[in-house]
Amino acid sequence: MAASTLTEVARLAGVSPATASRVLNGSARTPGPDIAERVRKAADSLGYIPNAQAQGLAKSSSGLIGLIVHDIADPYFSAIARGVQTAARHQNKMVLLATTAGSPADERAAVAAFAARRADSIVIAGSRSARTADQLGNAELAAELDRYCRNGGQVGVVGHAVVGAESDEGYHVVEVPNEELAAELARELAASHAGEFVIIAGPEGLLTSDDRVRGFQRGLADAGFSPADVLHTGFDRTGGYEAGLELAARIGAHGGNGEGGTEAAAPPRLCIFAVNDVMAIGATAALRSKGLRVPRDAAIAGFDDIETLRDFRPALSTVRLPLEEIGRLAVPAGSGHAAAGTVGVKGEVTLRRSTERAGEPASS
Amino acid sequence: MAASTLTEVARLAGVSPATASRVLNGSARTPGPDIAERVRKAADSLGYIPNAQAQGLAKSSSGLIGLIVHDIADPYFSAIARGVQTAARHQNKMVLLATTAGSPADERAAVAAFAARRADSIVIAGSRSARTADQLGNAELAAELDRYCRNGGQVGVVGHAVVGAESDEGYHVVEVPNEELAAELARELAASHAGEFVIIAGPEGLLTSDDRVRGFQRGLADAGFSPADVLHTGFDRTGGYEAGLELAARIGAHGGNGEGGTEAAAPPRLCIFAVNDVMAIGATAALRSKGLRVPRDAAIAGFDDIETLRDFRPALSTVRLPLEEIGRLAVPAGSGHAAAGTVGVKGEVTLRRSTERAGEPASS
DNA sequence: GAGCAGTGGGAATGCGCTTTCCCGCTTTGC
DNA sequence: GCAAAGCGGGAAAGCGCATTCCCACTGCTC
Repeated sequence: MAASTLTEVARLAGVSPATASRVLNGSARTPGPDIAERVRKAADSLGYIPNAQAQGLAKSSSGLIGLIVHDIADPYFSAIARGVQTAARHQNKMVLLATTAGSPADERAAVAAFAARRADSIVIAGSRSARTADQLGNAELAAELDRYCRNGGQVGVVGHAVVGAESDEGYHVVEVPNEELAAELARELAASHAGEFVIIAGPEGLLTSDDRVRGFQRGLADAGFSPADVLHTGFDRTGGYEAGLELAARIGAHGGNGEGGTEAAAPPRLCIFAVNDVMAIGATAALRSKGLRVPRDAAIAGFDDIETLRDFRPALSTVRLPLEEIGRLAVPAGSGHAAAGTVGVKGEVTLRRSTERAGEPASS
Repeated sequence: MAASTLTEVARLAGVSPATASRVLNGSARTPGPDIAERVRKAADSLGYIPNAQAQGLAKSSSGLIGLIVHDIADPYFSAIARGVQTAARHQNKMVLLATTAGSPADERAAVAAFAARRADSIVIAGSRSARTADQLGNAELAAELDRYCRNGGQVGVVGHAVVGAESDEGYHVVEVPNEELAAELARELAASHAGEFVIIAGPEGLLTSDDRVRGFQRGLADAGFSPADVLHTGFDRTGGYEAGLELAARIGAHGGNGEGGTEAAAPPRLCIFAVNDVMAIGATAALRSKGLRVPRDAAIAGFDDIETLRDFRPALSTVRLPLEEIGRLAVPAGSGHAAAGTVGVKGEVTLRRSTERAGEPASS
């Protein structure tokens, strides 16, 4: 009843387990063709499936790649996950998933669990947090990761290096030029907007959010604008929605056009930068719920260029990030050299309808 | 350097490995408190992490749940994955991910890989296919699953029972009333639409798609309509887009309103049912690219109620499926009784702007 | 005070596989 | 023709842990 073992196969084939093992997986030594044939036949007559746990134990490596995300249902993460999955398949490994909602404590636990399973490498996709409340958690996470690396594990990080990692040994980071891209976005927007800018950011301390905010402000400064107001809120759709509600009130207060208004847009139109697309969509929904229109009453831009959101109307201006590629790059190279190092990816500012000048006709 | 072992901990604590094992995980026998304390202290002074592979080998169970999806980046699957992940966490297990693009051969391979890792249970989320081209693959998949079950594995399936499974032993299916819901959707739409109906379906043979098509046709019949045309295309956004293009041509041919037209909508407006939301979005984009407007020139409805798409405008009429719950329910109950059986979930027809009567004002 | 169950701990076995080591054989080199 | 090298195969030793079995010892009962 229980799955058949190598030993059974060997017995059936009339050879030793050692030989059977040698034929059933690429060993350095290849038994004679006749024997190999016999073993192979025995194996599939028995429906033999090697026990990966035992193999792992013996070889001390598991063919597993651990992936840590905040939330697998978030399109940002699921796009990255797809890339990781692709890379894993190329290394013929499987991916182990852990979701942590960004809590360092959970992430530490996930790393420990991956270590326990002897995962060959770990990919951490979620943004790190620098909040003081998370400081202890971050330190513990870093310690856990360091230990994992010292034991020969490889870790891939997307975004920034892990806060507080001791050595570079075994770390592999995919750098996302969040700050530069946000700056570029700001400059491009500044070129055609005279009005006020405002930023909808994630919680203070979330590195990805902070970087994007900083970059955007810098870009604004480059273009001769004064710093934008920053609204800190949740890093998700709900956060965007709430911030959007607040902004709607503001707009309404000094000069939004009412529902039916057909007059030309008031010149000092607000330009909103939400630090990610999902938040931008939330904000847009909030504005709409208050009768405001994008881009007529406010321009809005996001970040990430989430695929599922590309058909959204008005088409969202954003920064395209090669999410899937990021995922692919984040998984450390298979067995070879400890590919510690940093690889960068390129993004691209993508202006679309949501930030067009108010008067222009819809192009599509 | 290599991670420390139970034996080392035991030696440091001055006890036998057996004792150390007993204290470091809930065994039936609990050593004395003083000894336990000593062991525990030794364990974390060494940073001991149990080797899950070895534990698994010894106990022959792994704490792993295998999840098979077509594509983790598809919001339908990532929502389900979130549910699975939640359930896994409650059983404190980890989830192993496999993506197969719906190919039965890949799915068979994934099942084998899960079996090799001695996954405690396997969840298959992707729709099964009944295409004749897949017949052989399906049979092999079924055989692999049966073998897995016979060896004590539990499998959870969302949608329909696996095609060709021999026994019910170990199977656990979450039934999604695709057909009924599609019928209900059709009836509700029929109540307010006089025009022609057309269905954008997935590839012929894809069970989920077929069910929804069948249901929709039945609903139409119930309402006294003749069967709708069915366009078979890809089950994804691109498929929807292509079908949309074709429909745009059709509409243009007999009476769509041009871009600038302000005349009241022609009464025999087309009503499109796309078998999932992502396709519906694709189709909408295609119509739009041809200057057609929804719901003015065509009504359109989807299926699934994907969360990320809820802010889409015009708000998409669809059938809400509790995706995350489906994921949660699909994972077989932990250790207990072989919970073979079927559990159903409820969906809800959700009519929104995209199928409103053409003349009505936008409500939001 | 002898026999008993009960208790807390250790020795040893095995989970299924890989891999080193060894052994007998054939092939090569001089 | 003989030693040395090469090769194909098997025996056996782990990999790190759980667990069964066993043993020494305590605390009882009669």
